Amino acid sequence: MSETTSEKRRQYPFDAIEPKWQRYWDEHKTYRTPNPGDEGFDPSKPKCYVLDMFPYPSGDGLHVGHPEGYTATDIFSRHKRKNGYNVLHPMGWDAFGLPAEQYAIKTGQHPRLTTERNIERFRAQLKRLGFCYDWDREINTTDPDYFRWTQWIFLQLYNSYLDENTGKARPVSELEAQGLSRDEVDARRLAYVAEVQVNWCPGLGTVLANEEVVDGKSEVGGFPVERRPLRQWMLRITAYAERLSNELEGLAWPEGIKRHQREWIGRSEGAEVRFALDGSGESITVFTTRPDTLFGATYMVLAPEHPLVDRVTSQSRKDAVEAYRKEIAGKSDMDRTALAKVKTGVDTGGFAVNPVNGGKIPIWIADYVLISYGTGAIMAVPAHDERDFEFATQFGLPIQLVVEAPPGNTEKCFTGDGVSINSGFISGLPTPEAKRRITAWLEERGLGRKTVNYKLRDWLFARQRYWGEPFPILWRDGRHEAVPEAELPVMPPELEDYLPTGTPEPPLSKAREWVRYSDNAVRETNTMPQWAGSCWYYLRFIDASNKERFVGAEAERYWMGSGGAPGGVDLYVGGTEHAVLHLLYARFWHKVLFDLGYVSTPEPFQRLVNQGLILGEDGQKMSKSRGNVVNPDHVVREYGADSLRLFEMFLGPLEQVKPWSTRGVEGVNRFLGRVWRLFLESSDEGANWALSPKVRDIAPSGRQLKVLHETIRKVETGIESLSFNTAISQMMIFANEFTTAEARPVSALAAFLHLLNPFAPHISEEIYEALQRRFSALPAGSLSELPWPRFEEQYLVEDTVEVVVQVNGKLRDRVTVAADAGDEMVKAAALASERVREHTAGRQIVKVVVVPKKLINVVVKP
RNA sequence: GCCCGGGUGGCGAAAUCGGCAGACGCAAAGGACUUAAAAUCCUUUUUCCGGCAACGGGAGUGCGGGUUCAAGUCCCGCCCCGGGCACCA
Repeated sequence: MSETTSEKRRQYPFDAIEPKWQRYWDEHKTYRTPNPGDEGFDPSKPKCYVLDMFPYPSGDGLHVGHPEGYTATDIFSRHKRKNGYNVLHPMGWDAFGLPAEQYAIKTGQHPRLTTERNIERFRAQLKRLGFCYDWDREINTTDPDYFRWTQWIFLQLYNSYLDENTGKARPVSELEAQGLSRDEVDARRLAYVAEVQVNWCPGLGTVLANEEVVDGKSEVGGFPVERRPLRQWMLRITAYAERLSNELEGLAWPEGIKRHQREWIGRSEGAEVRFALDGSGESITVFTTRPDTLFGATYMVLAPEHPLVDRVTSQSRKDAVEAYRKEIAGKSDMDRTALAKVKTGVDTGGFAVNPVNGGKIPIWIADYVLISYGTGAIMAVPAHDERDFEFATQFGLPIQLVVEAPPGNTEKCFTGDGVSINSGFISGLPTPEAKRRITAWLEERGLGRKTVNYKLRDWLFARQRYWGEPFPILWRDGRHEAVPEAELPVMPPELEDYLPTGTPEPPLSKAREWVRYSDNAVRETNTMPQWAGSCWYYLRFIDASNKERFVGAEAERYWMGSGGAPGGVDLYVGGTEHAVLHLLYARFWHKVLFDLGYVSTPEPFQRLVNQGLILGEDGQKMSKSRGNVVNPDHVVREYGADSLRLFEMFLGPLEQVKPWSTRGVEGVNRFLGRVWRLFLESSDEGANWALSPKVRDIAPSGRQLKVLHETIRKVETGIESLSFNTAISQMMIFANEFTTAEARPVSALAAFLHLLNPFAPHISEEIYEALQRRFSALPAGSLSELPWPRFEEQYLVEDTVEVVVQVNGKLRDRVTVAADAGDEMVKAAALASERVREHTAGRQIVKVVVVPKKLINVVVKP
């Protein structure tokens, strides 16, 4: 009979001890974290807030990628807790979203049911991995007690505007007090309604994101997609562009992520320049980052949607312009910006006047100019802009050189900094100076001004979905207003079917009774996007069951307290896929709440770490279709949760991409077996275990103390820097060292269990319990709650050191010298070495480099 | 095209500040225990040359240069792999 792995003898009885300790922790609420003012709260301890990106509880259950980051934060949290911190380490569910809704459409089952079922499964799986979450703080974004506050925060945005003078959000009531009209106030709210172009897919009955549209058709199903204007809720994130960009500065985030966010926000400095329309009093304003090239503007381009297109188009060009605009209207942004595309556009027949030299230049429309950026119009300088160059070449438009490139430049179209030429009063000036000079010139004459533009767009916040937060908004006489706070949460209606309506009307509109709020008011029927719930969940964890407020003020101050740093959460771990959107949106909401005085720090997350992807055993991305998905449940069943945790950390650096290896799991499982047998023995093939007589109450040797303290140090620094793989290596060295010892000093072994505990909490608790029964001098209680051993430098100090001796950089010998020996003595010892003399014989010694306690390099003439 | 991340044994990797390259683990080979196997324990394992051997010598961190007494680590120029972005004036 062939043998399967599950029949193999277990290294140690993890299948018995893991459930035992999980039950113990649950029953004793070992990881319950009291808030200030709660019973058991110790205000003398410093705080540490350790956060995971909470998961979407999908129907597939946990993936081995989830436990990677979760184990890292778990180890970090346990270490902090053992070192005298109050640690906040919570978990919850980001549970609104499309999969549950689509399942509902197919089966008629309410999304709440599938969501609950999936959460049950996820929670059970996470508990089986022994994480030290305070489950009393569990939250769920679809819980009315949660989303009432998501809706409440939305109302704060709705009721606020950005005060230009202070750059901070203020209540719109201040504007009303200043006597601004209703329209003026509405135009300044941070949450506002606008008509925007969306991708509407009649076939699917929904609006699609740009990424979901390919070649003008829906990615799913291949139905045609139209661009159409739709009334949408928007959030004015652009008002915060400057702060979102600048305030990244003080955060301990990976540089790559910061750069990515800055690029996404895309701040660019330049000038707006007004071009008069030939033969009319009107003008077109363009944005340019290169006002110094104004003399080289040989034509102008408007976005096809630009409102002035009709005014500039000449009679003879009307048909061509109309045809082009129609063609463009049907295309998605994706198609319009498709790569390596040939540029398109048409001449409007109109002309503009270049303000610096009075030259008449033709006005074209082309889709390479976007209506949503800058002013939707550009001055084209084909000599110094690649896009303009390409367009001009294609349509035979003139190219006028106005910047001289530095010598040696061979580019056909030079876009860098140089010296202005053929440019009147700025000729001869280097680019930066030319920019300043011409901008000042334009400003003096009222023809332009210095401006800053951002790539960042306002956030389209409405979705035509069922399974999302309803807006706390009413419509009365064509005007929106807030649902009274006392009526929150606004619950979604019960529906018979969740099918799209076939029109841009959201599914909520089918609930007639629900929509009708009163005789003259109806409810908003859009719902919020999935991002909404995750924008503030880290705040709710602080005070998850507060009925009065989204988070209690005192608890918020304590857990988000940062000792002067901008961010409150001490460690935030998650995947790079959220590098931009989630982190940007959360920062935006946080800043608004900060401005309004609801939170105490300007930034949410101080230290951010991205865990790397775990690939399949074949080095490919894990996917069902490749059949290389590793199920964590199987690993736990075969090797235990401690082995899974330890292996995921031993695999390699947390932030690196790395492949799974089943053999590797066996390796760490064997290590845990070795640790087990360091303490326990079995006379009956592992059916029963008893503490080994080799474990004794004796003093450790100097060598053992050295290994122990080396291990304490490496594990400590490894945890702080999240280099768990090297910490584990060092623990393996410890185990190897003590396995060979006939008598094993209990003090050193007990200290080791403390070090292992954050990594492998179950086995370490179990062994410690057995140890404590025999050696009653050891403190009683759960290892998780006992203090971390103290590292003592003195045990690492040795009387003698081995010094490497090189001749011309090549290793030739080693000499052992007293640790406090002077350079001259060490040098003498090295030169006295026979092996060294063989290599220096008959050659002149040029110099001798001495690196104290490490190395000597004897340099000789060849 | 642009921007990140990465290239070190058969494999995953390690190497504070430039100072013994390959710790630790996997795999492989040999041995002990066993009737046998599994499990466990011990030994070897970058590569080439010489030697029965202990050992000795040379090369070696993607490639080519450079700085330095000394380079995986710093500088310049390339190559390859993985990920992301998409005409933002």
